Amino acid sequence: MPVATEHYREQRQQAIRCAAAVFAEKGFHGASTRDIAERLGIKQGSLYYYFKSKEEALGEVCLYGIADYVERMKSIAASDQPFEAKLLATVTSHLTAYRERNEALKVHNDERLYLPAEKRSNLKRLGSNYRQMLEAIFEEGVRDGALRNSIDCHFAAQAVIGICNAWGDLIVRDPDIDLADVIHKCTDLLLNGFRERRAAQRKQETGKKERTTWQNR
Amino acid sequence: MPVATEHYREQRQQAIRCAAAVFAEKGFHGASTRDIAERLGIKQGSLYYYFKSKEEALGEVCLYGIADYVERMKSIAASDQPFEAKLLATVTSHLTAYRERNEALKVHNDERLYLPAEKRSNLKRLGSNYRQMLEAIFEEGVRDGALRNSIDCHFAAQAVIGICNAWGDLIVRDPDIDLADVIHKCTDLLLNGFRERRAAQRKQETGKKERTTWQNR
DNA sequence: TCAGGATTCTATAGATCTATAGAAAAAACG
DNA sequence: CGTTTTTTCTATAGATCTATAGAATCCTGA
Repeated sequence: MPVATEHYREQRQQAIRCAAAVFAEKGFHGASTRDIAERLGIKQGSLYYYFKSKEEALGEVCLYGIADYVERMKSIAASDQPFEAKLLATVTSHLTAYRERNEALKVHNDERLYLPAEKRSNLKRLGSNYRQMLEAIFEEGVRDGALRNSIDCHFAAQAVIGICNAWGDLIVRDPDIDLADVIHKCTDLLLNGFRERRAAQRKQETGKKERTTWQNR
Repeated sequence: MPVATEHYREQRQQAIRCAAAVFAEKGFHGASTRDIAERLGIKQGSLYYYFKSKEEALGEVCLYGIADYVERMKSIAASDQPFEAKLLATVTSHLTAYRERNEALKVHNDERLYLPAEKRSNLKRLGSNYRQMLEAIFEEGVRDGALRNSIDCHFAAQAVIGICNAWGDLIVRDPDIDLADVIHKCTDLLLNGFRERRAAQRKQETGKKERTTWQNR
């Protein structure tokens, strides 16, 4: 029987990280409890000292993956930065998380649907919070005139998450990718894609070459 | 022993579609050959009349998922439409494919890494082709002045694929989403995010309200 | 109708894998 | 050092699951 001591919690945390790595590599069903135990340096049966089931391990990994995610988003949303800074902060936070706790985040995204309904809906709630806060940031951006008021904030929030997850996946797989560069380019794309054009125009230095290929259609 | 008759190929194709549906729902390792057979209306053992292994079934599903993908992209790239039309066509093709053969495409994206190295690299080659063609379209867009020449075409191509896949996933899960709407908004985002701003400006009707919140930073 | 080929079935070998129970070892503590 | 508590181990029950072999059924064309 496990006991809730300090040392126990630390060991368990270690086990969660191992499970994250294994689930990320092989998927939930493809990974065996033996795989996890081996990586942790114990025998298969001993793993059940820390988790009462493989499924519980998955739950912990998923939670660990997005644990402080929503928290960080909250503090970004609450800050009084202008829209653009908030967007940059969001993208930075999202992508940096992929570098730091890459496996757990990947597991959350790819394997959470194998959790029992209740745990899954808990995670879903967290995800929805995240998206809604992002949506609110966009709505604020529209009100402030930084963004065209024709944009669909729900779509925009999903798009941000989509791009970040897509690049996050690439970042997990290829550690040579320049994180700062990706952050910069993602933010740029999103900013240019959504912002009020006349404002954008003014900020831009003018005087580029100009062609007409696509215009006359 | 299977025989390569016309009827056989049709039946096998049907089996591939069933496998796609099951793999999409449960994942490769989470799905059993019994699941697939049941959906097809035959017994577990009979499935091996069509596939020599579960892995082969996965390979066929993945291939089916992106089969004509590259082909369609080829014809888009070869056409003499302007950049914007090509981008629209790409996004349309990509997202429409998710509606049509949703499961197989999802399986390709999520489960292909469980294939043996050789098959996996075949698929990877197809994927790279796709990305490279998209990249070339962007390069052309830069040359023609439709896009800022500061943009990173590799990044841009990945971003298109990333957004389309992210929304594709949502589309698969929620059939109520308005496909045309998503296509329109994705294209818009990408177009605005990358295009030459002075050109964009000209195309845009002017005279929107204008604020300054984010500018003075 | 019947012969032969095509398709599916039943049954099972053999290899997993999860989870549990109880013994053993290690650590903590007086 | 001896006792208690925490942690790990061994061994295994029981439930899968994949793949194969050979029998049974269905279909087609002479």
